[in-house]
Formats: sequence, C-alpha cells, structure tokens
Amino acid sequence: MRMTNQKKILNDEVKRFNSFFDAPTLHKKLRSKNIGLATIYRFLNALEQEGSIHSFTCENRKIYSTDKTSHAHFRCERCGKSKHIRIKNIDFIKESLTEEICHFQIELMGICAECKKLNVILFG
Amino acid sequence: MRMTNQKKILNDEVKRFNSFFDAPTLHKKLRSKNIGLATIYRFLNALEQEGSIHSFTCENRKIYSTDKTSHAHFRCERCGKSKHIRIKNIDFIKESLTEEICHFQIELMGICAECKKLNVILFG
DNA sequence: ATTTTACTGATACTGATTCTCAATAAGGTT
DNA sequence: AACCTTATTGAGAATCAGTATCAGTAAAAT
Repeated sequence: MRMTNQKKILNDEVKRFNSFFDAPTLHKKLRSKNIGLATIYRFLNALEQEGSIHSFTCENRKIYSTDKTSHAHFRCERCGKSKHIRIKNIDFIKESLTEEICHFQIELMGICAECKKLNVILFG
Repeated sequence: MRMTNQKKILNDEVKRFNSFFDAPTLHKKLRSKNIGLATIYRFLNALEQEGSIHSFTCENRKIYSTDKTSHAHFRCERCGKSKHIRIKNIDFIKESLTEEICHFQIELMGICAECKKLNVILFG
C-alpha cells in the first residue's frame, strides 16, 4: 500500500465529515484537486474494507459514515435530512438470533421533530 | 385506475412470491408474457404507494416483499441468500424516539446457520 | 539514478431505474 | 355494437451510481 497525494487529500477530507457523505458528493467537493471518480470509489471501498468507515444504502445510493458506534439512521421524508440516532442495548438483536451477525443497519424513515413542528404551525 | 391484462398477470405473480423479489427478476420471469420493464416498475411503485407491498434497498437494488409485519432482513454474506427474521417487540424502537417514525427497516448481514455448519465441516 | 509495480484518471461499460412518446385498449356513452 | 376519451402500455432513450480496463505516472525499494 503506497501513500499518495490523492490518498492524503481524501483522508483529510473524510476526517472532516461529521455526518454522512457519498462518493459523488466527495468528488464534486474536490473537483479543484482533479481526483478521478474511480480513485474516490477505490479509496472508500478500501477504507470500508479495513473497517475505518462503514456504509449503508439509501435510495439506491451508497452512503458512508465515520461513526462506527451502534446506532440507527433516521431520514426525514419531508425535508430529506438524515441523522444518527443512538439506540441503547442494540445488541439484544444479535443475541436473539442463531445467525452469526457481522454488521447490521437500522433505517428509520419518518418525520423529524422540526418538520413536525412546522406542520403544526402551518395546518394547526 | 383501469384493470388491464398486465396488471392481472402482475398481481397474480406478486401474490405467488413468499419472500423477496425485485423488478428485473419479475421481468425475466414473465418474459413470455411480453410485459415491458417500465410497466413492471410502474406497477410495483403503485403497489408500494397504496401500501400493499413494502420495499428496502440492498446493494443498490430495490427489493420488494409482501410481508408487512414487523421484521428484519437477514442476508448471508457467504451464500447471498436473504430471509425474513421476526423480532419480538420491535416497536420499542419507535417508542424510544421523539421523531415520528413511519417505516423502518433493519438489515442484518452475517453468516447463516447453513454456511456456518458447512464452515465447520470444511475447516474443522 | 534505475527499476519495479502499485496507483491513478479517462473513459468505456454495466445494471437499475426513470422518462418520453406514439400506439393501444378500458370502459363509459351513445 | 360502434365510438370516444384518456389511462395505460412497451420500446427505447436518458440518467445515474458504481465497476472494469488500461496506458501513463509516480512511490519506494535497490
């Protein structure tokens, strides 16, 4: 494994994210650096393989995150924003199964607190 | 909404599935019936909208299922097979959040019982 | 400085899904 | 039963994420 200029830039940029990101977004954000899209995909796949980021799919896109603690993803169907939600005792799921679970992801879709409030204001 | 031949065929076929399916598979399965791929996508989107099937994404593909009870999806990373897993008291998740949850999906990835057994046979 | 070969970027490709649009057919009307 | 309106259809184009290919580039070992 060779350390290259591209990898340094990508490493720095990925550290800077504190929520979700995907490859096309990363590519656009770094277009001034002229890093090929394929390189970005290769890099993210490698990071995921070595376990320093994790991914999940949402609406046919692969979404990455640097948060590796047990959590769920919540996505508001109205404003489209996503956020992490920590769930206590998530490991009960692993324990209740005969299968050997390596990873899991919990996706929650609904209306976030902000949109719910806005809804009340607009429609009583 | 008009009842058409295509919709009758698709309705029958979807009822026949007792696990997962996706649009391209359905299309291949019915190729003798000459139903356009676009029609299949339109039909499945409509079914989902009216709530008679539900979907989740897995590896950049939209997967449908007629099972609408609370459950999780387990996918074996070795043999690639998927199955439903019923989890008791799944609603505790809804109750522990301030967000208004409409749907949720739980994806579990790991090694299924069969592959685990095979592993023992092959490698002790 | 030289050499080896992992890494890169451009681009072609794949595969899923959506869009477009002219042709078709459901189903109400006469 | 023939007629009309318009929702529905299928073929193919378009889009978009992600992967594969491959010749050129550049780490880093010698």
